[in-house]
Amino acid sequence: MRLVEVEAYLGASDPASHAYRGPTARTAPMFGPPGRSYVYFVYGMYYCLNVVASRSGVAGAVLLRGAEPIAGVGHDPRALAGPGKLARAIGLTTAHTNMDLVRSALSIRDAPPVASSRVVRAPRVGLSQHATTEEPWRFYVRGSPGVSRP
DNA sequence: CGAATGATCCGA
DNA sequence: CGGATCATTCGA
Repeated sequence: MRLVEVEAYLGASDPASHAYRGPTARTAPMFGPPGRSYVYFVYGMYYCLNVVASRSGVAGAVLLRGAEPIAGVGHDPRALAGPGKLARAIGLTTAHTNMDLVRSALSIRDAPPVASSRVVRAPRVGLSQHATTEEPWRFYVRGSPGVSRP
């Protein structure tokens, strides 16, 4: 798949982040070394995949919110549009949290660059209770069917 | 809009 | 312990 939508989450400085109130059993991977997975379970039925993106001891991760199928002729082009759908498509569960995403069966690699004119920066999606940081930490590819919400 | 559906976390 | 919450999705 080709990733087309992500959001950044920090730690103590980010009230919307799971890591806001410090490490717990669930959020431990967010405080671990970069390049690992942080998978969590929400709403009783969906999993979401993050890539830890800050050094050990500092919370920081990128939520993968949307992707386009690559070899997907005959596939639903929106099957990966949304964090829950994306994780489900790969068959992820919390058993896959804290895995090495640099060298493993599931890995992330560079893709051909996307023109900066097609990259949209916007406020993050789905935050309710927590006071949200006003920072637009959502990034997605304009016009891609893999984006969860335009 | 609201239900589905259960782990997680905080307060008591 | 108990209940409120939740980085979602789908269907009316």
